Formats: sequence, C-alpha cells, structure tokens
Amino acid sequence: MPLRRAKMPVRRPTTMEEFEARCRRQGLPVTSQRRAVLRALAAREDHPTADQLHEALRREHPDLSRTTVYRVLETLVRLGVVTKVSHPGAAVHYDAFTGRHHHLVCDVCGRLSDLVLPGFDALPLPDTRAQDFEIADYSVHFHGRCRSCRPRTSRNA
Amino acid sequence: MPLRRAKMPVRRPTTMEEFEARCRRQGLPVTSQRRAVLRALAAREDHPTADQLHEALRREHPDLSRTTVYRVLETLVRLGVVTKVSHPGAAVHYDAFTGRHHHLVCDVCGRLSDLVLPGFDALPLPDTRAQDFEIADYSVHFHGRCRSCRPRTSRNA
DNA sequence: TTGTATGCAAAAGGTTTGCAATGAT
DNA sequence: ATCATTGCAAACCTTTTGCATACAA
Repeated sequence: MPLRRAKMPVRRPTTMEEFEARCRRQGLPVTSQRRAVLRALAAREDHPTADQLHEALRREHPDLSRTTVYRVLETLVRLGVVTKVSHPGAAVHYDAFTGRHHHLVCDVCGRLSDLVLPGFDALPLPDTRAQDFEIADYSVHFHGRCRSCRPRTSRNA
Repeated sequence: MPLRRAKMPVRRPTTMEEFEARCRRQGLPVTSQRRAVLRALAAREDHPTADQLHEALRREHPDLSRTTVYRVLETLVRLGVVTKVSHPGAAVHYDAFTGRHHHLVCDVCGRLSDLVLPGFDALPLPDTRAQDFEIADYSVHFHGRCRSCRPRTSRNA
C-alpha cells in the first residue's frame, strides 16, 4: 500500500512572466503560439513529446502546426524556460519545470517520472577541471522497474 | 591545463564470458553477430549509436546488416550486458559498461561522457515505495558546457 | 517597417516490421 | 530437427528544411 510523504516539496514550473522577460532580454517576439505551447507544457506534470503536446493543443488551437510546436519547444529550451528530458530511445520529451529534481526511469518500458528529493539537492560537485567541463546543474537518475513492469516473481539476474 | 587524477578507477566493460553465460541461462543462441556487436561496443569508451556501431563493423563484418545491429543491441540490453544511455536527442546510444558510473552531458552539443566518481557511488537510495518502484541502480547526470561549447566570455544568463 | 515566426509540404534521419533463408543447439 | 536469428526491403515515426505568408516590435 502506498505510503504518504509528510512534506512533499513543490514543483514550480516556469511562469509566463519569466518567459516574457527572457524573450524581451533576447529580443525574441512573444507569439501566441509560444505562449500556448509553454502554457500547455507548464500545466502538465509529465514529460510530453512535441507531438503529444501538439495533439493536446489541437482543440484549443486547431491552427497550430506540428512544425511550430517542434520549433517553439526548441526556442523555449534556448531561452532556458524548458528542458529536454533525456529519454533513451523514442522521441524527445520536454519539461517546463527547470528546478532541481531527479528521475525515476523504468528500464523496461522507459517511462520516466520526476522525483523531488531535497536530500539529493546539495550534493558536492565533482572536480571536472580535468575534463574542462563547466557544470551548470545535475540530476540523479534512478533506474529500475516500475510497478507495471515488475513481475510478481521479483527476482532477476 | 588539465589536472591529473591520482587514482582513476577502472572501467570494466562486460566480458564475452558473462555474455555467453547469460545467453545460456536464457536459452538464447550465441551468434557470431551478437559476439561481434558486443565486442565492438565493449572496445569503445564512448556511447555509439546502433548506426555508428554498424558503420564501425563494416570492415570486419561486411555482411552484418544494420537491422541486425539494431536487433542485437536490443537483445544485449535485455540480457543485461549492455545499457541504453539517456541521450538528449535523436538516436539511442549504447554502453557495454554496466558498472556504476556517472555522466557529463553538454547542454549545447549533447556530447556525453562517462565519469567514474567513487564519491558518488554510495548515495543512500530514496524511499520509492510510494511510487512502487524498484530501484536497480542510479547514475548522476551532471550537465553544463563542455570545453568546445564554452565561450571564452564565461558568463551566461 | 523590419526581421523573425509560422504553416505547409516534402525531405531526412532513425528504427521497426514482414518474410524467406540461415544458423545455433 | 527445431526454433530463433538474420538479411533485405519497405514501412513507420519523429524531426528538420525550404519557401511564401503573417505577425510582433
């Protein structure tokens, strides 16, 4: 039976204000399509693909083209208000929550979900001077098997 | 100038023996194609795609088809001797090193490299009973900008 | 007004699938 | 002998591109 977590930290997706401020700073026009895509993405807790987002937006914005959704998402990533979620295989998944958070990845079905874990938010950063790599952030990927992909006989090699 | 690390832990890719043992355990035939693909992958330190591996194998195995490389890699993942690497973007990348290690991901070019960091190898596992998720392992993804993608003027928004 | 974004359609990857022939056990 | 794998070609799905039009600043 599922346990309940006492203090569940909050997930705060990018706001429209942050988005517009960044557009202005970079001289990019704030279009209705960009607003719509960001709003739709920010409203979700999962990590939809461009196509899923396009599909979800069809009712409200029937004139929004698939191509534009792809392009807008790429722009939002460049603006830093959206991140791409690394997803082995399949399509690119996006997330409008740019705060520090971690991931649960199912090795079998590939499903990925967020995990806000304050205990993992202050890891010491490794010394990457040898690689000449400038670390901006990190996230911990826990992989294993999700509920639906775990057999009742719970052993594997 | 690059620093030198005193004790660099070793990267030990899957051996042919482990592979064959697992094949036998699961009743899968050990084919020359499977050997060839695993050997080629295990010999590399990067994380090639199926296509890159196929290209690399062309000289030695001109009769090995692209389709087979895709299928073999999927089989090796099922056998647990190879892992898919989370890679932002298009193609799936594979790794024959299944030991605990971490990643450096460039936000700009997407290049990904391994990072063996003993200091990060014993993190406490979070309680995922609520999600009913069985954690098998984890890896820390550090993202930021690699040498080639970092401008000399080292500030960003 | 000026430059960028959008929409369409077509192209370009990357990956999967159906089927007959081959190969491993 | 038996069943899974391989190779080929075609299908499929996701993403990108060229170009004329529409829109934000």
